[in-house]
Amino acid sequence: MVRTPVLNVTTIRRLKAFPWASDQQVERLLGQMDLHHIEKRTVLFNEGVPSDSVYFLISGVVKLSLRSPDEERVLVSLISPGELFGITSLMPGMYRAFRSEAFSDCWVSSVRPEVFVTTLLDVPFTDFSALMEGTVGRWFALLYRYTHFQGSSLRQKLALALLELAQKFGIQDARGTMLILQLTHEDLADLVGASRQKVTEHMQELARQQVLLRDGRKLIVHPDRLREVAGLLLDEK
Amino acid sequence: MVRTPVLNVTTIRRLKAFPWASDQQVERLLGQMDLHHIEKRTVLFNEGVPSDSVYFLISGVVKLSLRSPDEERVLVSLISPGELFGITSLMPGMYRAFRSEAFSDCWVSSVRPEVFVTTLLDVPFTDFSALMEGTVGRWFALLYRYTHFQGSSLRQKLALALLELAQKFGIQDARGTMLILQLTHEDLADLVGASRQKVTEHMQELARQQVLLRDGRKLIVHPDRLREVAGLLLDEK
DNA sequence: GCTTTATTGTCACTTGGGTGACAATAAAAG
DNA sequence: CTTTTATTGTCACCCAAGTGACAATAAAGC
Repeated sequence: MVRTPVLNVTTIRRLKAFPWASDQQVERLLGQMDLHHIEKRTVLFNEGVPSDSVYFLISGVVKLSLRSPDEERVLVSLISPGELFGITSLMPGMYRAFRSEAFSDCWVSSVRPEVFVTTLLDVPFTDFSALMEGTVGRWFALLYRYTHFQGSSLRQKLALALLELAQKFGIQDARGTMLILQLTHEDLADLVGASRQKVTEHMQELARQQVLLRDGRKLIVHPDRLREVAGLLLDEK
Repeated sequence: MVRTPVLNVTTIRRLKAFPWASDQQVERLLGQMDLHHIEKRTVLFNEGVPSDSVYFLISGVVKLSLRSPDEERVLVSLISPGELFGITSLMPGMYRAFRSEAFSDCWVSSVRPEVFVTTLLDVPFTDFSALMEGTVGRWFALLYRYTHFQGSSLRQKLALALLELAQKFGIQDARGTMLILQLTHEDLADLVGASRQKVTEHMQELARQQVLLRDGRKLIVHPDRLREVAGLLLDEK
């Protein structure tokens, strides 16, 4: 039999969670949080689903993972008791980037992000959320790229990196998306962590396959085809 | 000769920055922001220095980078006009994780993080800052690990991953830091993106070199030696 | 225009790490 | 105390990518 843990201010303090919050704030937050027991291997949420709750781990270990292009699982992180997770829900309109599942039997609590923010910060959720997107949203995009680099070939890493560049520096062109940037193969190599020579080889291969083309020193890419090369599903990103 | 750009609400709107903020807020923020012209290759800040300003890129391209264990430079990201960067300053007591330098000639503006937050959100900076640390701080730690994976050998990646685990799941033990976690070599392999077999080989090597030892199925690690193996300077993290 | 310097292209050679296969242990389950 | 199943250890072989070396172009300076 499993004993339900007590979720009170003392528990929160012992877990060293929200050290900055006052007892009253924690008390109010707890009143709005629910409590679930989840057994080892149970999936809490999957990547791709709308992000609508913040989770708090009380005991056990939660695993965040991702599936790589070749259907392998990338273990992104292990969450320890006292940690918040599922915080993409703090940004507007986000989807889960990782799958979360119980790595051991866990006690988990969840809250709606609006409740979480307004209780702890006394600011409208939409304002907070917009600011988060404008600031740490970039970190998240970076984390997305780096986690997807795991288990990818150089070809796929290049495609992922070029996709990110196209989003940031791309302007529409009759022939595709032109990057308004003077990038050398060496820059690209530093970006994907490869040697300059191999980048040259792969870029040529990609050009031959019409995924991209060069106009002087400017690149014109085809995002749809890049996404295909990167091994992303069409609904991602 | 360089013409100084006009920094007004119209400019901000054209750059699609802070779309959620009101004209008055943007106006107030602009009153507190300064403006610098920086020439290509100039370093704005280096990794390791205290993080005390938020930067806003008006024109040009800024490069964020990192030095890998073998003295190579990892290109982490290229910043486009309209983006904020240097946002570790939004969390308390942080140091710069990346070096930022002008990839082309740039116009950059900077603000103190307190001014930035209180102008746009009307909340005490310390509260906001603490909440950021408690939520997205984890993302940042992940990004730190993944960017440092670039250009590292499997051995170094393992050391980095074990260091992170020791911080989260470690308890002090007479023989070192014990991880209160049942991790198989396969889990570690998924975490660092390697094969199970090679992880076994490297773990044995690390054990032989007294960097870690096994007590049944629990690991006891030596953080200082791990840091050495990972190729981190002693002052980092 | 010419000269210098940066970038790209190509290739032979080496290497770290992936893969498959299987033995040796150690935990769990009965 | 067995049997079953999970985990660890070891090896031979293969391949993608790193490395060094140099030629072919293309930009940038003058």
